[in-house]
Amino acid sequence: MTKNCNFIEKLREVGLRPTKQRLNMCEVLFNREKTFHFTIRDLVKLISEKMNQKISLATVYNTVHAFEKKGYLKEISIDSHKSYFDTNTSAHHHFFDEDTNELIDCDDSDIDKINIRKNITGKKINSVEVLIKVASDNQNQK
Amino acid sequence: MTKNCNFIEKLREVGLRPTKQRLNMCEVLFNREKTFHFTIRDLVKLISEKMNQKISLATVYNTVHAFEKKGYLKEISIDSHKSYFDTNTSAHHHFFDEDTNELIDCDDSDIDKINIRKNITGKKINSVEVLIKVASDNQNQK
DNA sequence: AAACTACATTATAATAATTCTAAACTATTG
DNA sequence: CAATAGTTTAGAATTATTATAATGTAGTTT
Repeated sequence: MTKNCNFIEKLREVGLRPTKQRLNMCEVLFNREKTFHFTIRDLVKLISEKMNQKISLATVYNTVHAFEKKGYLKEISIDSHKSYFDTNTSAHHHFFDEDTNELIDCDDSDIDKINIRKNITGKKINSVEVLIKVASDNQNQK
Repeated sequence: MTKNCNFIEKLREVGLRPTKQRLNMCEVLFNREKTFHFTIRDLVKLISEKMNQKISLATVYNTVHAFEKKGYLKEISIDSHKSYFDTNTSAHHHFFDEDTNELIDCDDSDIDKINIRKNITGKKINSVEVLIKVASDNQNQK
């Protein structure tokens, strides 16, 4: 149960009460060796089918957005039909495999640091994200 | 009417019949000095309110997607709620102004060429896109 | 230039993704 | 252990997008 205690603390830090549903979400999201990329559907499916726990769509949306706002999740938008969340909230870039619809983190060593030479007057840069779409060599993607 | 003739030819090249609705769309999209960033809603609004021409949502969706498939428009996805199209279909990057919801093209000179050191085995790179989110210096964005 | 055919447009319905609502429930505080 | 403030939920509402099928139109044939 030490694991659970971590999640309880994590939720408190974020200002959320540790409810059963939120603890189940934490279990799926943060109890991993690697970071995790998922859609809202993926998450609901994992909790209801793999964990056999009931959770409503509304709770998943609410809690994911709460985590996002507090910086515990990051949204990665591929196109208007594909939106993912990432448990890796550090500044980093992505490969997107169009064959498998899989999102893959770039290591810092995979890509040179992005150097932006222009400034928009009066504006500061909030984020710089690179998305590299890849697909199988022998088939032509859209 | 020479302008119109260009659009007729352009549509033919793309394999689309030059109908009144499509010519109106071309007028809004391609009769510009600079490239243009827009949402589906923007486009409908411009045609119906500014041009005072009737067009159905379905036609706009169909034709925008036809242009996109043929490479005359490019989709730029900001987040799950904001999807733009760009009449500049060359490989280039973007600034997104979170204050004004405005998408701004990067010139090649604004940003160093992206150098990717890693290859995903058996995959080829289809696109590399950088999105730089900016916002006013003195207010804290979400 | 009438008639034919294949493609387009449209209003509307269908689907999908997300947000809202209000009633029932639960964690925390005193 | 009662009060209360926050949470969950089913279902309704909203929004974005796609499908449908009837009507309309461009391009071709005669």
